[in-house]
Amino acid sequence: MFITIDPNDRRPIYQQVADAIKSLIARGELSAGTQLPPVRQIAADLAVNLNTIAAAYRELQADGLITVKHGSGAVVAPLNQPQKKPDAEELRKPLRNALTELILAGLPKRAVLKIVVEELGGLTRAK
Amino acid sequence: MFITIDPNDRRPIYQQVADAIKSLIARGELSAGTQLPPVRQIAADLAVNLNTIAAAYRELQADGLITVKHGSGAVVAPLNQPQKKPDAEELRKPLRNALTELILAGLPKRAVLKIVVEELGGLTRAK
Amino acid sequence: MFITIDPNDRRPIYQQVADAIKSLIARGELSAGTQLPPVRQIAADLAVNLNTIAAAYRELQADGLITVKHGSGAVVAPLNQPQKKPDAEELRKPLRNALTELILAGLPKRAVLKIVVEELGGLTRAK
Amino acid sequence: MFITIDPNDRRPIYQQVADAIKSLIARGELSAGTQLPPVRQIAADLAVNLNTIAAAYRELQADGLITVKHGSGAVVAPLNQPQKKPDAEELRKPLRNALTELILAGLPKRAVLKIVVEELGGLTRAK
DNA sequence: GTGGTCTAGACCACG
DNA sequence: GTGGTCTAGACCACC
Repeated sequence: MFITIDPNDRRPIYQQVADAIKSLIARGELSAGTQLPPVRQIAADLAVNLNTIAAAYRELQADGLITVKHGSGAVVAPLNQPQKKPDAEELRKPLRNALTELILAGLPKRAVLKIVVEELGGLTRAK
Repeated sequence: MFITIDPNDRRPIYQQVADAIKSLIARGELSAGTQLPPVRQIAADLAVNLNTIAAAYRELQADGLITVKHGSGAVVAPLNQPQKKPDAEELRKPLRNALTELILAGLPKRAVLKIVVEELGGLTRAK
Repeated sequence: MFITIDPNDRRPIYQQVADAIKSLIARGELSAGTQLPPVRQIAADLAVNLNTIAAAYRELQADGLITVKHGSGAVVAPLNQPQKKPDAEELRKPLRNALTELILAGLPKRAVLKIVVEELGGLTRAK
Repeated sequence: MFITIDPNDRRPIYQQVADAIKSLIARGELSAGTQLPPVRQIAADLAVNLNTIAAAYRELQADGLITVKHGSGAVVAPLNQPQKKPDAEELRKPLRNALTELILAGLPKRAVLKIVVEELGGLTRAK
């Protein structure tokens, strides 16, 4: 469980932690059924407040990515079934914004697509 | 200039406005040299405070996407030259997060790639 | 943390505050890792609005001179690595204007150079 | 009389024009007694509003650098006698700010001093 | 007319 | 308790 937080990142810490765990799940490094470390341990490792990690877990639970069994920690949930159609605006918006930033940074489309393929290559949790 | 703000969106309003304008620029609907609407007009249209839109313009100017001529309005700046290498973590991270969300939503890689290509198709401001 | 604002100064207050803090950092009176005072405290000390100081902090963060940890305060960031070449016009222009003012005030070059050396002597945050 | 205005420069246009003329005077390219171009001509050359140039001339006059003879244009005034002591805070402040920016940009003191000497070399109007 | 700054005061997000 | 955002409304600087 290697998670790092970047003080220069504009996202709040709890969000960075949640995103990092999401990334680990999507890459298959944390598979369904795996026990997540206790909140206290992550908090200690990252030297951040306990509530911050709790907020991250809360977000993961709200997304249905983990199930928290009171008293016995959290475990990674099985893969989501696609509930939302791929046309859902709320699904596309973050992607569109990310792509827009790259284009406005001056990258040609081919370079952007190349990056997408590279990044997608590391994500194993697809059907 | 159709911009909408979504109260359910977690991003602050000024950020939503800035992103919307970035999107318009990236799509070529606002081309270099085009005059942007006055801050007051956008504020009135969206029924938000003048300062909120001013904050959006401030961000756009900081990103070098518009040039604000005090006294006359703001105009879209010419396309950025790529200054950062496509390997820059800070450039890839938002994209990685967006892709991760789609994968965790249960979409197969092929569907994700299809969405990317679709979205990228609309962005014209590339070489 | 002694900061004063000068109503006769044409720069906006938030800029004066930002510049004052930059000066403190450059002099080594605020070293990397040091916690900055809360926005509210500086605002109270200077008898200005909270938002004005917040704008100063925003500028300092944009310049990479401080890192703002939402919820805990702001701390001085480590020294920037030189990213821009010393030939950059945008870097030289403010200096050129300042020197021009001194020359036009009737000071001989030697006196100007003397002042430069004096001022530079106080700035400790250099290699 | 080559003057250029930079839309990305944060200073207002009238200030850029005034600074440019100050620079020409300090470099000796405009010597005492020289007739300045009519406001209308500069305005036309730079494609800016006439009032903008008038504001620049007003600032130059306030600084005692030009004398405006009603109806017969403006001429460069003779060199100022040093009226203010070189310790005057208001004289040093702009210089200090410029030096601070360079130091915070990561330049070592020697490099800063080198730039100062280079820039000072072009300024001829000293005793 | 344009954008920029500032105030007073409220509410929210974060740790 | 920290900074961030937003509002309503005022005044200023610039063109």
